[in-house]
Amino acid sequence: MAGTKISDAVPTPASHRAPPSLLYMVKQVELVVRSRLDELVKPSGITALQYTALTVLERHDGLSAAQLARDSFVTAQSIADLVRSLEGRGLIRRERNPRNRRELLILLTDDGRALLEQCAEPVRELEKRMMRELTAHQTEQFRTALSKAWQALS
Amino acid sequence: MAGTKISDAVPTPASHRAPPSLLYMVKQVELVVRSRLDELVKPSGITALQYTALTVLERHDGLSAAQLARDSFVTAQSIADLVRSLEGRGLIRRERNPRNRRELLILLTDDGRALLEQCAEPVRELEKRMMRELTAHQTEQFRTALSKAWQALS
DNA sequence: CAAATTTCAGCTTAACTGACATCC
DNA sequence: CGGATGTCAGTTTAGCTGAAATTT
Repeated sequence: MAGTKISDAVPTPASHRAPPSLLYMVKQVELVVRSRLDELVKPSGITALQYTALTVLERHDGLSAAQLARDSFVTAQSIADLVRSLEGRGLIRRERNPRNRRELLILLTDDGRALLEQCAEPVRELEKRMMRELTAHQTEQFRTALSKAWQALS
Repeated sequence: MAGTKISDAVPTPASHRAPPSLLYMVKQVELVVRSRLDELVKPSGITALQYTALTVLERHDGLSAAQLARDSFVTAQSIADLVRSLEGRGLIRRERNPRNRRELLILLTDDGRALLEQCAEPVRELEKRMMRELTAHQTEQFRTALSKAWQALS
């Protein structure tokens, strides 16, 4: 399944109903983020998923597909499709790890970096929009909370 | 695709790399939440997606499939499969809206309520575990931030 | 007739499992 | 040989579009 969720109206501010759980609210936010991100990167000819993979490589250039898969709760086969697609578009290239003849390291190409550059500003604006009702301090606390939540469940 | 994501190590506390974006972190947290929730509800014979749909009905009993779909960023056809599956398991039933002969209202059955009851405590514990590094106050701020983020992008 | 709801049929995507070759 | 990596082939799931029947 592709992460679709059954949504709510606005989280029932003054109702007698139980509020939606935090687990549910995380899902809702992720759903709308992916939707907006998809619209945003579509002009570049890629999906939100592919864009996300590129941003991971931006931070960790030279990963192997197996490493990428392990860190993603995904099988190597699933990653392989995505990697092949990005390679076909010339956004990444792969080359043998000079230390052995087994691993294929995944590297961003200049085109890949250019695409990231092109998307960077709109993505920053999307993030800014998401946090527009929060102060800078509250935004940092939100980041901390996400980080701790992720660690607690990983 | 079903919302799979390319993950990171712990958000690079003292590195020279740019930190992962908030958009990305939301995705990561949702991914691990779904994974844990799936393990948790699997003994009951349902998926995390089906469980989530049941909790929506718990708060909004008597929705039509079309309403459910609209609130979920999903087409009526997609919801139909899920609804049929839950009906086949006897967790929900459908009946005509007495006010017209067109809508089929979706209602929880006693079995459906029993299943929700059975899952409620483990789910609460999962949520508690997710927030274990945060104070009650910080948890409430996290909830507020999620709510505002959702509204800002919807 | 137009709009809303439901349903049927087929398609696509992105995950999966299993099998296999290669390399260290 | 055992463990890790990468790839090929087929399957499954969960979305989608299109089309049609029914009701308001």
